[in-house]
Order: sequence, then structure tokens, then C-alpha cells
Amino acid sequence: MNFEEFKNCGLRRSLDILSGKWKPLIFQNLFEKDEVRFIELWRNMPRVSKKVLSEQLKQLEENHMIQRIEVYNFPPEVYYKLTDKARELGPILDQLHQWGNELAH
Amino acid sequence: MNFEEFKNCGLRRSLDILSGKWKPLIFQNLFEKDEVRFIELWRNMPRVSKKVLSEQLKQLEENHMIQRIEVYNFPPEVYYKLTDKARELGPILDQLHQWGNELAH
DNA sequence: CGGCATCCACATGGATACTG
DNA sequence: CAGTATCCATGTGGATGCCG
Repeated sequence: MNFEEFKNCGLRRSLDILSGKWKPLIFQNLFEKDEVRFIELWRNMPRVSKKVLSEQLKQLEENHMIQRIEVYNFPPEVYYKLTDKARELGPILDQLHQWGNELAH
Repeated sequence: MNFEEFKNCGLRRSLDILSGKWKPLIFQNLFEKDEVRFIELWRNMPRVSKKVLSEQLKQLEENHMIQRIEVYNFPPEVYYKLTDKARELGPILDQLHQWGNELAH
């Protein structure tokens, strides 16, 4: 594999989608349920600002990993759910999780 | 999974090890052979400076993903090879690669 | 050859306040 | 409630040069 191939290779694309400090935790939260409301997601990761959480969700949406579902209320209600393609990542992330837990530290 | 658990969870650790612009390409090069010499590795990714390549290799070494083998010559010869633990990543990265290639783009 | 030193550009994420 | 706007600190990687 040379550099030009690498730029667009599947591995590079996958890791780019997963890159971001809070992405794995977002995935883990969304795997557990069908839909999760923004505020609930945020309460599960209180160390992140809403700005940053919004950014990461927007990136995941652009990458077709999540679907954004807005209910037109006041106050607003917005839910996020994983796409089918994202759910395929489940078993792979489980393996990474397992492998990482076996590391000495 | 709450935030405190997440900080040290296996998934976060795995992705941290893989994070870095050139890490996947380093892995792919090293998977193909037993040992690879520094200069050969560098020639396979000519868009990266030697400084950056060195940094990424050092991080991988600190994470016990590669072993650094130095031959005391002049000019110096340094080889890198994957550890057994790193080789376990092979099948997982293959799945990520496959999944990434199936994405519409 | 295999680094390291230096300097720099840009991206990422944090803190806070504000708004429809 | 679900964002945006603004400002800022830090980190990551690129460019170049030097050195044993």
C-alpha cells in the first residue's frame, strides 16, 4: 500500500470517523438504546461542553453514523440514533475494547 | 459506562494507541514483514518528515506495539518489528478496513 | 542513517455567555 | 433545551537544519 492508496483506504476512513475525544463514548451510549435525547447524552458525559458534544454529533451525522431527529417543541427535543451502518461497528468495537483491556498498564 | 470508567476503558486505550496520522500506515507496513528498517519505512511514506515518523514510532514503542532493534554501525541501522500483542490487532484492523471500504463516499 | 532542535501553522477541545 | 458565538489553551504535525 502506497501513500496515495492510503489516503482513501478503508482503515484510514474508519479511524477518522472514530477520531474525536468523545466519539467512542457517544457510540457506547447510543448502542445501548434505540434513540437518546441530547440532554440525556450530555448528562452521561458531564465533562464535555454542549458545544463540543454538538460538534462531535454533527460530525457523526455528516459521516452517516447517526440520524438526528428533531421534535418541534419549545423547549426543543432532539434525539439521536445510530444508523444501521454504525451498528455494524458494534462487534468490531467490542473486539478493540477487549484487546485494550488485555494490555498491561 | 460512566465517565470515570470510560477514561481507562479498553476501547479508549485502543483508539489512543491507534491515534496519530501515520500510525495505521506504520502498522500496515510492519504487518507485511518481520522487521523493517527505518529508512525503508520512511521511503514508503515520503510525505512525512523523519521527525514525525520518529515520534510516532517512539509512541508505538512506549505502548509496547513495536520493538526497536539497533545495530551499532556507522551509518546507524535501526529496525522495527511488531510485538505479539500488536499482531493480535491484525484481524481487527482488517475488519475496520473492510467496514470503511463499504462506506459510500 | 537515524534521529533531535527549532520554529511554525492549524486543528481540536475547553470555558463561558447568549438565544430562539 | 439545544444549540451558537466568542475567546483561548494545548497538541499535533509540517519544514528545515544539524549532528554523531
